[in-house]
Formats: sequence, structure tokens, C-alpha cells
Amino acid sequence: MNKRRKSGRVTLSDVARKAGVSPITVSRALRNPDMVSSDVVKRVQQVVGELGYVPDPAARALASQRTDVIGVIIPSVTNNVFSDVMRGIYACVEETNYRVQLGNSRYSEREEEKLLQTFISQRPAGLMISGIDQSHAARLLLESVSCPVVQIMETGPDPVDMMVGFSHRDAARTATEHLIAQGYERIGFIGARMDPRTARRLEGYGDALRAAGRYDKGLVRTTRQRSTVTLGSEMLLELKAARPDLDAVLCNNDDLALGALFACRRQGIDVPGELGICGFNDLEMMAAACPSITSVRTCREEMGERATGMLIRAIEGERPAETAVDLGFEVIARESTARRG
Amino acid sequence: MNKRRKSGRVTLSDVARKAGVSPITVSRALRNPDMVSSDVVKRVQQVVGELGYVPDPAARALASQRTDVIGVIIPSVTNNVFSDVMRGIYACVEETNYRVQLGNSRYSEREEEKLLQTFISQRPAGLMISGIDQSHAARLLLESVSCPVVQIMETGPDPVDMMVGFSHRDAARTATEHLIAQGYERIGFIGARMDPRTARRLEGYGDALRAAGRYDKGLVRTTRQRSTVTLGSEMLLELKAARPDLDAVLCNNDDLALGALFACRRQGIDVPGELGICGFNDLEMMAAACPSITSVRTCREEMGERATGMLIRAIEGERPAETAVDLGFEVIARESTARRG
DNA sequence: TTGTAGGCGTTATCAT
DNA sequence: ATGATAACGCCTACAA
Repeated sequence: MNKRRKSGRVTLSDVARKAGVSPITVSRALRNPDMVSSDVVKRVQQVVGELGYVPDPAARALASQRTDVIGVIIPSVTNNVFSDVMRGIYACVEETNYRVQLGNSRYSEREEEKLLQTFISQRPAGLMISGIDQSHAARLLLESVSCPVVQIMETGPDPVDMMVGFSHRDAARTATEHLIAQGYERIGFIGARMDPRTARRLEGYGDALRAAGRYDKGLVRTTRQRSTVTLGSEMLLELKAARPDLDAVLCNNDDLALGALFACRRQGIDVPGELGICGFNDLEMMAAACPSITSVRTCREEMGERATGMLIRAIEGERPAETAVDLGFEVIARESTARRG
Repeated sequence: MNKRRKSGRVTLSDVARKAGVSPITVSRALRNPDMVSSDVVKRVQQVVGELGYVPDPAARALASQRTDVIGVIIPSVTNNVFSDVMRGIYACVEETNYRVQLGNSRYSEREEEKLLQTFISQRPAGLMISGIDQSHAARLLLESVSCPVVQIMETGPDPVDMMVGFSHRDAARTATEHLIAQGYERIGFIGARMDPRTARRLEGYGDALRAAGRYDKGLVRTTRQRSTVTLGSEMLLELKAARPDLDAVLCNNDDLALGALFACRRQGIDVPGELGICGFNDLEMMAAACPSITSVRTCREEMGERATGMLIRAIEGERPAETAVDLGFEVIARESTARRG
């Protein structure tokens, strides 16, 4: 009686039989050709081609207790910011044998914990997670995991393992200082999707204005809605209506800034004369807009690349000396805040 | 001598031992609670909680020859269009036990074939692939795979299995007809990233103009560069310089349209009076722009949802009656083409 | 350099 | 309803 549940799959043994060697030799010929005589390697490769053998990752993972999966957890697949980071990650991973497994937490702590569980159960080679504000449970999971971990998007104290990002607070403070330097006096803030990073940008905005003795909380508008261009228009109009003396606005991201610009255009508000507008992230369109929009450039693609590079190096045993990389930022001054100069 | 290479993992057997039943009973209690007495189910769940048992997907895949992975292959993670589709996919998948594995082919046939190989070697529960222009090799792989397959983004003849999309050619034709109906006479086309879908849009544009007896290939500009807002500005200016009589332009996507709008603003070209602009995809910002931009609305998020729903139903044995779904499109007329009415 | 033995954690199959 | 047994395909450990 045959209890076999054959799957029809071509296995290592099939290759081995046809090549006249043992399965383990085939395994080695494929993974560490140096350990096998070149004759055998050649023959094995030949047979692999003929039979169309493809290794079974599940069997491999089970036997070796390792995978080539790099788990990446981000809060949004729609947000341009993360798609740029993803581009960097893919660019770096493509020349390697690692696979990216993307998890979308959709800004939910609960979802993030579930994703971590799922990833960890797969014995990933490495993990990459966005932000530094993990829940307690998530933090415990990350600390107990045996693979390297990189936190991206932000820098901060007390990394789980490695970290690549920049200070959102400093960036927003610097942007606000730019507005002050341009001679704007009543500088507002518009923020949507209030996640921890947005909150820290708001703090940076406050830092700068308090330092200048001009903080006025009536100039701040935030919402938990996801940010859109349309929302940027609405929020600007609302703020301007409530505070007609508003003469500049720092937007939490570029979508909002673009919306603010369009609203001004529609209302006949002169930018930058009557109102200065500063975005955040420096999406490509900021430079193309008319007037072009001042924004804070952040190295999103590079962040993905660097983080992936560090992760892979750590996976392969050579931990980078620097485990916390601050990629910085740059305020790109453009027409939308050119009241002076 | 003990050859065990213990991994430290909590296994089914650990749970079984502590619960005083056999491993297979635990397995059943977790997957088919109906097959096990409710007492035992309760006890098992209890112990699972205490021990923190998490199933090993690799072992599960190996033993059952199945996974809960839905492989999704798209050509870009940066493109808004695909991120919207991804949102629909995640929205649909989140209530299920399936996992999405995303593959990024980056517009490369070779890469697409490699991804397919990789996915197929994982025994996916289902596959989703973007477009209908797979290479011969990819097509063969898709046809030989034993799981359900959905092609998305386009409709066309001869689906591999299922299909959810719309006709890019018809959409572009209809948009062009709209421009004609608005009284525009020399209607140009601007297209970047010339992939097969773009090519079919160009055909639709040609269909409409030829039907009106006004096709003029000198009004067409295309490039293989990836499309950006800046590129839209550049291409419009170039086309307008070469053909000052140009009075409308159909843009292959909304980034280009936005760039064209900004270029006009900068050059003092009146939109829609002097130049009509029509985009494609109807990104959220089109409605917020000033002037608002006419575009072709396509149901991207719904496309992801529908495709995922069909796929899951097929995986679970109930093939939908309709295996090719045309989601259609709609030209949303806005200020940027309002020469009449 | 190559091979033998056995286990990785789970589920299918058959039996009770 | 529950259990015993073997198998999924590959790799680690050890031996030759």
C-alpha cells in the first residue's frame, strides 16, 4: 500500500537520481558550488535545467530554520512617501537573493502586532518597520526576535536594533524658521492624518515659534482624516477664514500644500505675497508647481536603500559600526515662500 | 547521541503534550473545531494561549501542499494607480486568512517571469497579475499553474483565467471625443512610460481623431521616461513650441496633465480657453486643481477589491459565473476643457 | 569531495 | 471523536 501523497513536483531526489549522485550533493551543488567538484556541478545544473527543478522554499525553510524573507511593515501603501521608500528597498534587494514581504499596518497598532506575529512565525531573515512608536507588545516582539531589525522613517532614542531616518521635529522647526526668516509673522500649521510623526512635526513648528515668541495655538489646525489635496484646500480656507491675519502656513505634507496653493489661486490670494506656503517631503511636483512650492526634502528612496543595505549586512554577520543613521533633511526654498529675496 | 536541532519553537506537540491529547487533535482543534469535542477545543485554545503557540507556515505548506498566499505582480510600487489598486486588494484580503505577497516587476518582462517562478514555487493559493501583455514564457507559466489567476487593469480577449479591468483604448477614445465635442480642433497627445496600456490609449486617441478626419501624427509626443509632473510641463511646452496651433492635449496620465497645467500657468496660456487639458485616471487632486482638470475616472480601488473577491471565491471552489469583468470608466468633465458650456 | 541518517513541524491517510 | 503512522522536500550533523 502506498501512502505517498505525491505532488508531482520535481524534487531534489529526482535531480539526484538522474544525475547519478545523492540528493545532498545536488543541494550543495546548488547552494555552495565550491564544495562540489566542478564536473558534478555542471552535470547537476544540466539536469536541473532539463527537469525544470525549482527548490521548494517551504521545505527549505523547515529544514534550515531560515528563510530569505525580509519583512517590511509600513502603515500605508497609498502614501507617496512610503512608495518612495519601497522603491529604495526594491532597488537594493533586487541584486540579492532576498525576497521582500510587505505588510500594511494601515496605521493600526493592532494590525502591526498581527503582522509582526505573522512575519516572525515565518522566521524572516530580517525585519524592517516604519517609525519608532511601536506599541508595548510590538516592541516586545521586536526585541525578542532573533533576526536583525531596522526602524526607518525617524531617528530617536532607544532603537530596537538599527535605525535609519531623520528628525521630523527638527525638520519642521527648520522649515518654520525659514518662514520666519522670510518675514512671515502669523504662521499657521495644517496637519492631517495625525500620526506620531505628524505630531512631532507639530512640536517642531511650536519650538520655532515659541523661540521667536510668536506661538499662537489658534493658528493650528489638525484632523485625523487622511490627507488629500482637497483637504488641504479646505483646511487652508477654514483657517484663513477664522484668522484673516494668517500670512503663512506650514503644511504637514505636500498634498496639503498643493491643496492650499490651489485654494489661494481660486480665492485670488497671492502666493507668496499675501500667503507663504511650505510643504513637507518635497514630492517631485513641488518643483513643477506654479508658483513652485517650498518644501522639506527628505531622502526617502535613500532611506529604503540604506536600511535594506544595513539589514542585509547584519543578516550576513557584519553588523555596521553605525547602527543609527540620521539622513537629515533640507528645506528647499522656492517661490511659494519668496517674500524676500 | 541526540541529533535533534531544536529550534526553541513551541510546536504542536508541545501543545498536545500539555493538553493531554495527540498532535493531530490539536491541529484539528485549531483548523476544524467542529471535528473535535468542544471540551478539547477549549482546553487546546487555553494551552495555545499559555504557551504562545504560533503555527509554522513552512511546515504547514510542506505538509499540506497549500499556502494562504495570494501572489500579486504589479509593475510599479510608486505609481499612484497601482497603490490605489493595492488599497482595494488589502481592503478585501484583510477580513480573510489569506496573505498578500507583492511582487514588483518594474515594467520588466524578465523580472515578471522570475517573480512568477518564485511565486509558483511557493504554491500560492491564487495569483493576480497586472495587464494582459505577458511574455510567452510568462503566459505558459500562468496557464500551467494549478491555482486561480486574475489579470487586472485591462480587459481583452483570451484571458488566462479571470480578468477585471476596462478598455484603455475605449477610454482614451471617449476622452478624445469629449475634447472634440468641446470644440477643440488640434488635439495633441502626450504620453510617458510607454507601456502596453499607454500604447492602447494612444490607439484610442487615434481612433477618435481619425473618425473625425483630424488625425495628425505631428501632434503626438511620447517618451519612455517615467512620467512626472515636471515631464508633463516639458512635453507640453515642447509640443506647443513645435505646433503653436495646438489647442488641446490628452495626457496619458494625471501627472502629465498637472504638469501641463502648471506650464500653461507659467506661460500665461489660458486653460481652457487657449488650451484644453484632459488627464487620465482621475487622481484625487484633479478635482482640487485650479482650474480643475478633466480626467478619465477609472475604478482602481474597486478593481483591486473585485479581483481579490473573485480570486478568493475561485480558490474556495465557487468560480464566479462571470470570469471577465469590465469595470468601465467615465470621463469627468471639468474646467480644464470647458471651452463650451 | 561525497554520502548516510534523521529531523524540521505539520497534515493526509487509514484505523479505531 | 481521536490517534498512529508516514510523508511533504530539504538540510544539518556526522561519517567516510
